[in-house]
Amino acid sequence: MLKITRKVEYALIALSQMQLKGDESLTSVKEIALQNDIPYELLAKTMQLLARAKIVEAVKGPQGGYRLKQDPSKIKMTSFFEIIEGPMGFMDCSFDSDCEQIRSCSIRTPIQRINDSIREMFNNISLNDITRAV
Amino acid sequence: MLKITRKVEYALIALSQMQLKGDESLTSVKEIALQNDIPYELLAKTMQLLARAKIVEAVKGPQGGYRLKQDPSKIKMTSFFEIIEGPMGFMDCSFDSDCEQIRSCSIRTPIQRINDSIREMFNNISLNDITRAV
DNA sequence: ATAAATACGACCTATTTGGTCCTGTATATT
DNA sequence: AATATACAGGACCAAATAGGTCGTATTTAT
Repeated sequence: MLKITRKVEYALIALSQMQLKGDESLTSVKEIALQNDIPYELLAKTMQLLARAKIVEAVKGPQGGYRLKQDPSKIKMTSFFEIIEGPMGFMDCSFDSDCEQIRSCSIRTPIQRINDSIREMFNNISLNDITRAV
Repeated sequence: MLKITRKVEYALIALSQMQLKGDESLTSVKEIALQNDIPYELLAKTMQLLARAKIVEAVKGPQGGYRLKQDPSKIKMTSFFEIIEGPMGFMDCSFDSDCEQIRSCSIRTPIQRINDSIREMFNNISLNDITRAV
């Protein structure tokens, strides 16, 4: 529990490298995958998610690659996680319609407290806070 | 990702009910399992973890059960999670000895930042903050 | 034309989580 | 003493999630 997934990890690696290279230059998946010894295909898919979400911009063809499209300091980590992993939430109470009444009553509040805390925290951390160079 | 597990959930349910019943009275696993429609065996194991960690105290035999042994407001959520789930951490960098040098260099810092943030947060939340009645 | 790059769905494998079963031990009650 | 009840805990299975691979299409610089 409370672990980030590989996809998130790989995305953070990619983005921090892209930030180092500057806004205009293009970085290919191959380049990042080789340099960091991470599976090409998986990183490729992850980058595609970021492209769909307009976090990065894709340029096809030889010499192509990705470049940053949004300012990482304006992207909340909650959004970032959700782009990659889908809707997050400590618990799926709301979708869990076969949940017994008595049970939801006694736990929704405590769970919701954890949920709220963690969401609030990641709402206040930007992608740049994580990927910026030290 | 970032979800609490069932075991943690069940433990929170159990503890909040025990808090409601007061410090001296005993609560059996059967009672909690039935009332909340959660699997008896799994809850039983989870309670055993809490008992080993001296969070609760077990009384065997008929009319037996568990009672709180420590003040929930003195138990950090980080400890609580670790009692139930084992050592937590957003990433197992340190154990991952076959990790490539170049890779660990470029990401250890960002990942560590997330790790630190979440740990710090749950260090500042007590079990009681979660399980106390509203 | 060709090669290099992204786009993306289908699919398989490994790991983690959730849950069950069985046996043992302690103890209150009769 | 016998019995029923409750915790203790290992072994094991099932379901869900995460991690990774493959194949094919599309775009575009050279």
